[in-house]
Amino acid sequence: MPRSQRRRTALTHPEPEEFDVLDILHAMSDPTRMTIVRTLRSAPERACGTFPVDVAPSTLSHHFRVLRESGVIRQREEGTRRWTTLRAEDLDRRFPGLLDAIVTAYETSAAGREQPVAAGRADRHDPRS
Amino acid sequence: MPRSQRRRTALTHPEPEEFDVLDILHAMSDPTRMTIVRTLRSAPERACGTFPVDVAPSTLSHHFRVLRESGVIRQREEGTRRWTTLRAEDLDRRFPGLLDAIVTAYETSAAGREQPVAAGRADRHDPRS
DNA sequence: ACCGTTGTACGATGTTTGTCGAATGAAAGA
DNA sequence: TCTTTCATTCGACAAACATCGTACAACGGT
Repeated sequence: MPRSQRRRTALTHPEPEEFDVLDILHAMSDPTRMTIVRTLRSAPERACGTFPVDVAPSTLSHHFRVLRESGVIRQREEGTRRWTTLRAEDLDRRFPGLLDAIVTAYETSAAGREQPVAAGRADRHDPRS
Repeated sequence: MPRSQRRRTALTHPEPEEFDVLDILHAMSDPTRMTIVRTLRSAPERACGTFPVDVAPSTLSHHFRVLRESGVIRQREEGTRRWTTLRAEDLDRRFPGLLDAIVTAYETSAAGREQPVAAGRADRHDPRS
């Protein structure tokens, strides 16, 4: 039996029709979560531990859940890793231009300039190297 | 001495350069505040008591403060009234397309359809009539 | 001078949120 | 099999938040 069926709580992903704009705005109004989103824009898929954020693993898990349950990200399991992607197409189909307007706005602001998010492959990334 | 100079706390309005996207997203992620913003889009200027929201006056004051201090609205005093406007131009100059993308997204969602915001003049509006 | 209108400030309250540490579960490798 | 790695859930905690009632301040009219 694959791991995805054995998890105590299955990964819940809302359908695009269920997206709530207020939930999405709330999800993206946190600096850590905004960093996650920006990182995913320049990396197709990443494992949880490879994000350039400075919080405890359990905190990161919490932020992923907020993003996932609002529809911003999708997570898929493979072995011990959990791969995360941005649901850019789903978001854009439901709310055209929203994601782009928000991230662009953030990156043109002062806060966005302070911490440029590095692009590049993340599938074999080791944060301790 | 006019009232605006006698208030214990003066009305603080951040400059467009000081706008913080995360603050704006947080400000607009609340249903009551979203209603305020949507109402202001279809009414040039409104007094505080004329908004179609169902909260206590003190709660409304709180929401106005959140919106004002994040740069979303501007408030000006005149007699006993406090006139509120949307800072659409300032917002659009600083973060092009952001306000429109957010409000449009909200109004195309289910939550937006449930409570259409009425347009019309508000300068002489009497909620008890 | 007095009152009604308008909206705020303050204090209290219950909820949500962000944070962490510890324990847990599952898979991969030794 | 044992250990390491990856990421989660749980419980706890302080801070922030939405809400309200009450008291208050300022203006405008009577």
